[in-house]
Amino acid sequence: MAEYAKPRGTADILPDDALEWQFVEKTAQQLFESYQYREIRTPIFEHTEIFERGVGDTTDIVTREMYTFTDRGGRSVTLRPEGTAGVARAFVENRLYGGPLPAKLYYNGPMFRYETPQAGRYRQFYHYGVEVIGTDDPRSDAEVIEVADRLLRTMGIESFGLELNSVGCPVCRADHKVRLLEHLEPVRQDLCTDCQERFEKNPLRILDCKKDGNNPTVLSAPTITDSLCDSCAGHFAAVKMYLDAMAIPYQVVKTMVRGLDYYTQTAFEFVESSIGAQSTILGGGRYNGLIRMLGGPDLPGIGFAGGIERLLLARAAHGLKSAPQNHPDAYVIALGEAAREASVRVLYALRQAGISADADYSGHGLKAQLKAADRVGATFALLIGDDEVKSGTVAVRNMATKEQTSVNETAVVATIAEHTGRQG
RNA sequence: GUGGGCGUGGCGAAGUGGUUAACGCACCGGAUUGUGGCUCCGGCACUCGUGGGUUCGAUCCCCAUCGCUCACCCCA
Repeated sequence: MAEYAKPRGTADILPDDALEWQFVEKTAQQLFESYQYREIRTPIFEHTEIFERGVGDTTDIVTREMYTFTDRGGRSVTLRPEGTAGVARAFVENRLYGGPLPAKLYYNGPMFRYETPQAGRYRQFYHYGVEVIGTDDPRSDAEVIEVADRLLRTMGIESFGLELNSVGCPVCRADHKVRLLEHLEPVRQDLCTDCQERFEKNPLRILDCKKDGNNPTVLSAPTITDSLCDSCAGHFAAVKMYLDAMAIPYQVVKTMVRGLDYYTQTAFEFVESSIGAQSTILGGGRYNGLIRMLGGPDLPGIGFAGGIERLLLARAAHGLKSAPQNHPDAYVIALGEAAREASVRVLYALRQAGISADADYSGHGLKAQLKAADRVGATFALLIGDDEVKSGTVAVRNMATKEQTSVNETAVVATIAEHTGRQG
């Protein structure tokens, strides 16, 4: 039993798993850059008010899920629970609005939320995401959704569904809220305790409550989607038109609400049923008031974030694996004291030449060392014993064919390079 | 925060109220001298998560506690 264990909800990404992570991170980076997004890296912690204001101080994230602490200077800081607020802060603080707009940014990194862990949910988890700040053209909504769609497909995920909705702007949302509450007031007492609370805080959620979702009055309640102002309705129609133009399938889900206050108009989720109850593999939407709320100009924005762990779960569920680990071209085996110095020389020369090489430091017998060479998948085993030391040679053994030749030490690098074609 | 399942050697996994707790994998060593992947032989458990309790006696029974895991809520 290990005496020390990692904190709840965190994970060690071990070398075998890291191969998959590298694949996902590299693939995402290449894709984003081909769409002309540029990377931005922001701090992993921010002043707490960034999230309180940006994400919204009534949201679950802010009210019960943040890792917040007071630093030695007495400031309240918080480990970022999501990426957009920090990017927005950086956009404003560094006056990126003075540059070409829209700014197209992408990021990748750890996020933190104090939640009870379960499949696809962790306290430290990783997001990749993009933000387009400075345009509210519905073509940018469609582009962001298309990037997300392409990303998942590039990762080998094909079985997801795209759920789409518009949650309106502050104007139509306020208008809708009044009508919704009027509609629900008569049955208010009949709703579940969760929904009683949602009544004031977030009435939109009542519409897709699992318990009350079948209540006739709830079912007949006006949805935000059907209550959009002309401007928002037009925007939503245009987004759908552009998605159709790219033949991206989607399903309008009128009850879908996203959990962060900054969302306006377009909201979307990519859902993958193979990864457990937490089936949202990627989510995003438009946030037209956020930049201004954080002290910047009144610029609109849209973006998405996806969870790497959930993507990996989906890949695993579909049996997808990236390339296996690389094996050394040469594995140096020394037998006896006298051979050790020569083995160091040979290993150094190989690496100097850019050849992937490793050596056995076990001091075990030849048999065990050859076994080790086999285990790491070495192409060649280089044997150095008393005989080789005396003659200044190295026995070069092809592990696959078992052919073994004696090569002068000075010619070892050339011999290996020739056979592997990997000389640097 | 709430509920279900689980916690046996590095990993996977049996098991019983009572002398030495299966097995598989991995690992280490050996099967003629300096030669691998197969086979054979051998080796490898100071607390059966932790702390109490019941009992003549508990890894198996009870309580507590910690941890893991799945689900609710919500989200990526």
